Amino acid sequence: MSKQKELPLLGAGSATSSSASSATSASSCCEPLSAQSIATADAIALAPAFKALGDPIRLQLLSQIASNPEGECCVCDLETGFDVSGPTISHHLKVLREAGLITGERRGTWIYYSAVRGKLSELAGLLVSGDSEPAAR
Amino acid sequence: MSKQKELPLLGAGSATSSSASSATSASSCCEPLSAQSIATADAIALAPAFKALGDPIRLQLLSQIASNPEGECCVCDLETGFDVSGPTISHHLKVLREAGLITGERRGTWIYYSAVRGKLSELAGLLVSGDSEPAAR
DNA sequence: CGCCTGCTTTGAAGACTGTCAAGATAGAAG
DNA sequence: CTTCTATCTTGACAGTCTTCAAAGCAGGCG
Repeated sequence: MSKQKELPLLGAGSATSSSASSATSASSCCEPLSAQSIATADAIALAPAFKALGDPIRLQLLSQIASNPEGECCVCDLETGFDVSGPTISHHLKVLREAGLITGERRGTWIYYSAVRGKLSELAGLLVSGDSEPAAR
Repeated sequence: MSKQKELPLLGAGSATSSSASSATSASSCCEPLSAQSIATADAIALAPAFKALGDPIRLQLLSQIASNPEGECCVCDLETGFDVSGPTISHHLKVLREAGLITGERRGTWIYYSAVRGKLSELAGLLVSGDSEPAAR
């Protein structure tokens, strides 16, 4: 699953060096980009992970799971400290799970969740991959 | 605006050392967390930025803006290459702008957008701040 | 076996988001 | 001043998301 593929998406000008400009009869304004720096398929694949992070409750859930010194946390502990009901927490955990950000493991009565560090690193790398060019005025 | 505040949110166990556990009469399962590792207010403040990234079109827009060697890009160039109409692009740019991820500057007829690297770095740092503990099995 | 606790699934109501058509605004050109 | 291009705003509709109540499944305990 964890493909660990390198994503030269946001920043590094790894312009795919296609036949530049070609038939762009546009008058002017700025240089026509050689191509989209991030493929549509990649964007569709990555957006759900960011969307999963786009909810305050999920952000806190993930934070709480990832910051647990034991590296994992059971649901009964997560439910305390939020103003929403149990099923809502369960729903948010499911969203995080389907986004590949956490994994759950049943151990007896309780289910323990742990963060997928690789996925988080992948997303983080996507955001700063373009930071290697501080010349941005 | 770029507050550049340090966010010990996801990983480092900078538990706010509140009066631990106190009245948690819970039987057991896992250690009661000392406190939420990320404050509710911070989660509410940061979630919109991630939510803004949670759309494939916005992800591509930001990618295209950030990967432009000139560091900026005008709208007329962004509209080519997407299957949505002009107003929709404008709407997504507005969302990115209100999330603090890009800034727009009018220069004559055209408006040039550029990415806010500091904001992207802040979000990225939030995701990997807990990675400093590779002991996660 | 029967009961109890922990967690998830289902179903429904309300709020929010993405999209486009139509109209409006800002600046340049003649 | 008039006109044209480039971009944004408004209004409306369809689809999705968040949330909770109620019911269901899984595993431990007496």
